[in-house]
Amino acid sequence: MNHELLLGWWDTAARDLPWRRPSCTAWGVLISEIMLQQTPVSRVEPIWHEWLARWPVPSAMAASSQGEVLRMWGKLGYPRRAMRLHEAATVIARDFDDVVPSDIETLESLPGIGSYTARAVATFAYGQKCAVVDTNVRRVVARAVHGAGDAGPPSTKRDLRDVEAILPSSQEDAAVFSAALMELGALICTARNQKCADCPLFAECAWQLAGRPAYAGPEKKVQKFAGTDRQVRGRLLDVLRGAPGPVPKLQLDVVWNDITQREKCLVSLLDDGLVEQTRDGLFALPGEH
DNA sequence: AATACGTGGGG
DNA sequence: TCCCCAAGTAT
Repeated sequence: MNHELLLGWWDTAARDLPWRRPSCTAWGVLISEIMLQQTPVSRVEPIWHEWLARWPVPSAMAASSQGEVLRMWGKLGYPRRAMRLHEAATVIARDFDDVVPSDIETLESLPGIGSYTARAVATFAYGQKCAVVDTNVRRVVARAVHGAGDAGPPSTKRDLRDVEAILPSSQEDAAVFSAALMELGALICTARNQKCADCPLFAECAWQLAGRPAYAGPEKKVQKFAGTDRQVRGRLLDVLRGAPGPVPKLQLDVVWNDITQREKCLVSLLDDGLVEQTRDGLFALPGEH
């Protein structure tokens, strides 16, 4: 891997995203990483600004209710992420003196923070030298290094080894390199319609050299959405987000016809702590009654 | 290892 | 319209 080519490309092509600015705190980086899980940059950016203005430090968020956080999360999707971040903020405020931890192990012990996010925070917020493996990186490595059309199923250990093998030796370059690898996957080496003509690695890309063979791995399953519990849960929660306070059950019942599924989803939301029931039988976002 | 978990934009 | 996909995590 020619690091210079990638780093040079980063200098001219990287997007100016707010969580990449030197002034951005580790807390800001953490929020961005959670929001960006399975969610496009374009939808995250405006919400991220609102969050940083409202909750500049973890303790500020910890002082807000979960319902408040869910409202601010809006329609970013997977609202359990917001709940877990609120939980993480509470732990950080209480146990870590309001400072986002910098070591991977501690980060991974926090709710909602897994291998990727822990490494991303350690790298992008604290400049540590460690491999950061997300879907973009896996795809770039699959092509540029292995000459495959796309990444196969994730294999935590192997994926980590693959990236560690191409990480620059200097700590100074490692963080930028990881960011650049991700950026390349997001802008150039995309899942569909790759822009190989603009790729800084074109000349050394194993996939190009192999004649761009088609993906040969196991078929990828695309998740259905229409008709699933996810859709029903989303609609139920949307009612509560749109209401100023607790709502009667009837207001939830109208969002889905299948009674059995609707009830099941409401129960699961209650189980997940995303919804609460008031003493008088109304339904509300957690902490908002 | 496979599956559940939201939402919306682009081809 | 429908299908794919977008900086994953928890179980």
